[in-house]
Amino acid sequence: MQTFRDVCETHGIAVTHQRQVLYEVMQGMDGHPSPEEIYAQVREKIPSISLATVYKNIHLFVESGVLREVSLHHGSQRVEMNEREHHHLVCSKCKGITDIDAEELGANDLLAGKQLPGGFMAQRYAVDVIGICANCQTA
Amino acid sequence: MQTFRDVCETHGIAVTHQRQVLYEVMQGMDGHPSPEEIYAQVREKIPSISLATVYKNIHLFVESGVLREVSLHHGSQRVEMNEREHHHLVCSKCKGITDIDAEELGANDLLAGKQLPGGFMAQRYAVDVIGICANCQTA
DNA sequence: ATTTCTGCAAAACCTTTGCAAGCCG
DNA sequence: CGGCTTGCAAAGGTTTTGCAGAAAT
Repeated sequence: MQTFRDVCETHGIAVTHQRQVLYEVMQGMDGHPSPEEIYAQVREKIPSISLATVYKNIHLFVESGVLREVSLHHGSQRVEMNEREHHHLVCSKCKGITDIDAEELGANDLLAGKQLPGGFMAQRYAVDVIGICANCQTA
Repeated sequence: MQTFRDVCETHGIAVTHQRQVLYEVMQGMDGHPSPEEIYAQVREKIPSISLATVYKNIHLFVESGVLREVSLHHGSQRVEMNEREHHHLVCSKCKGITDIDAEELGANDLLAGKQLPGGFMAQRYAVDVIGICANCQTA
């Protein structure tokens, strides 16, 4: 059983009341909440908390590894015309995206004859390989 | 060799000058451009085009299948605390996200001993299975 | 005591919308 | 012609920033 103080110590961040409540609220929400949804929950325990504080701490939690972002591309829309079956190498530093052929990645037939839970009807799948690109490794 | 008129006919959309130039510009940009980047390029050929037109046509192209979005989650940020190794089922209609254990999906060891192009240093990978959730199938 | 954090308000994005004029079929 | 599309301007939603006071180590 790990307390919030332990979590903060492990990740090298300071303990504040707001952070503790944020952390507890997020643990109680399963799924993939947005900052606004988290804000709404936290407000019930700290009515005076500000949305900016929620954003700042989500950032901090993500940077220090307490939380993970569902997608690294929630900034602005990106589109592509590449017709080949392919996946993406995504740099977690610069957010750059490079294509990699499905065959080269060896990610084939992930869905072949598979029954997915909840009656989900799969159409395709997309693999993001997340890491550090050559450029950012040098820097 | 498929002309732009063919593309429009195939996808059931009307031909306009703006759309044609948009299409050609996007074909000439490889990678994963944002609406602003596309706008900047198109402006060189149609200086009077408006950013709203670019957005409206990107939407239309995505809906009709001319283009594909790199991520279905460019709306607002989503975070998660799920510690288990897992991937996501993403509904292309309602954008809902459901977790699926990596083991259940059978997407294991995708990176085992693999050399990725361009010296990319992989840390982890995330699979999005894209399709229609049970709810949206009914509706 | 010093550094970091919070709350507020304003600003900065990114994207959508309503509308009048113009174009497509 | 009738309906869809464009460009403009304004609005909407999300996220970031600067700063003064408060809290943490």
